[in-house]
Amino acid sequence: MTPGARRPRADAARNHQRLLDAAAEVFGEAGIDVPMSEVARRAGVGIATLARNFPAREDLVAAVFGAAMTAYADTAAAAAADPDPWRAFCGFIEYVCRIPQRDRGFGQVLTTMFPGVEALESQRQRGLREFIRLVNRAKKAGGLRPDFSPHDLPLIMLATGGVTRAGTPALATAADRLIGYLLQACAAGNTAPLPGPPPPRELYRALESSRPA
Amino acid sequence: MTPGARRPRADAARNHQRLLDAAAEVFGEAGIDVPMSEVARRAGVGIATLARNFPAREDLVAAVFGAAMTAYADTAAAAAADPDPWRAFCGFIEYVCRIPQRDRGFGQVLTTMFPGVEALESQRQRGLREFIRLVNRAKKAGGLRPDFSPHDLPLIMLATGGVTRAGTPALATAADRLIGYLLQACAAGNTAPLPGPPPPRELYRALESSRPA
DNA sequence: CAAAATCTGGAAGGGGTCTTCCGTTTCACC
DNA sequence: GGTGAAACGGAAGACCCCTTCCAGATTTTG
Repeated sequence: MTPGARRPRADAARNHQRLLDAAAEVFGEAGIDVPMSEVARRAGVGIATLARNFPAREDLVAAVFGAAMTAYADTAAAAAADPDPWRAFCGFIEYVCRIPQRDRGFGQVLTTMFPGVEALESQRQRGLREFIRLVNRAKKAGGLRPDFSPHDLPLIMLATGGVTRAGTPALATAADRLIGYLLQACAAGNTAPLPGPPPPRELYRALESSRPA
Repeated sequence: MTPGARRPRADAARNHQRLLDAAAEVFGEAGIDVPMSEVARRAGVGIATLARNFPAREDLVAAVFGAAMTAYADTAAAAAADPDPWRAFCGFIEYVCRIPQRDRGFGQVLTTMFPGVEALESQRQRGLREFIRLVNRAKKAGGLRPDFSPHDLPLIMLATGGVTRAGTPALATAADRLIGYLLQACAAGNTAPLPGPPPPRELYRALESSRPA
């Protein structure tokens, strides 16, 4: 319907893009909870323009991180197709855990569910599906312990995210060390039983409301 | 000096205690960043009374968690004296990691430095000293991997704290599973090299400013 | 029991963020 | 170029939090 959509004005399109760029920059440095006015300031536009383009913070987050979430799912798919599943598993975990070091905002997005944002959640689910494939292959190949659960992934994300949160370089190297511990714990040699995982449904529901102050 | 400190009025003492009780309750449930007005409301006093007793949030935090921090250091000392160091190490790590499940506020306090609060920091240091003793004994006894650093303790605290933060029961069982992974990674059987730890000075400095929004 | 010292609660003030409104400016089309 | 529609930016309003002040209530003391 409504095929006669007018071409948007040039300055409007430019401002839209500027806002996206500024938001990507600010969110990456300081997380997705920065004041909206700071985004507008960096974009060189007024706060009203920001509010008109993205009425809610969630809209801006979705627009900024849609591509990153797709790239994340693509990376999972590539890992799942790797001929050496255990190596790919380790590489993927490292990749995921370093995300909040590179982009603090995307780190938050990865550990927060946005039930209303289809673009984000569909890619997240695709990433999880690919990760499940990767896990199964890594178990079959023998590198990964059999009782590893694919739903330990958000757990690992939360853990390293908690370390990286403050964002200083010292904590970044600390997070790398944590990854080292965790990967060794995931190796097939470990046979001691683990506490059971929580029911996935509850786990993911908990992630929906996990953006506190 | 000033030896003639008058006995405080009975109602003032009662309100002081009420504030401490209410703060312990609220901080435990919702963390140490809850609005001060909420503390006053639960204590059944006005906000002015709260402000007079504890001018800064830090003062209230110190008063509420001083005893808990001492208990933490005591627990570390008991573990360091345990005849079975590796078992004591595992027990202590579990104890520490479950703290934010039981008391969200104290979990935050444990991973945040309060440079101005002697009562808190001296006990924290005592706890760390005892933990270092425990680590050395556990390494000698052979249960703990030799390249474990005592300064991995805040790392582990941050990691489990990050998982527990949302506070739902599902995430509590998830945190237990994380502890399971980490303890297995700490066992002496693991010989794969770890990424080096960050310089302790920088690490602890990073913890001084880690109470973001 | 009354005076003095102490303590109390609410209201006002200041800082911060987000949303909404509106007069003005800029662009696209003819 | 001129004109109408679209987009702009800043100000105003609402909300939340913390701090400070003060008139009134309460307890202690002689």
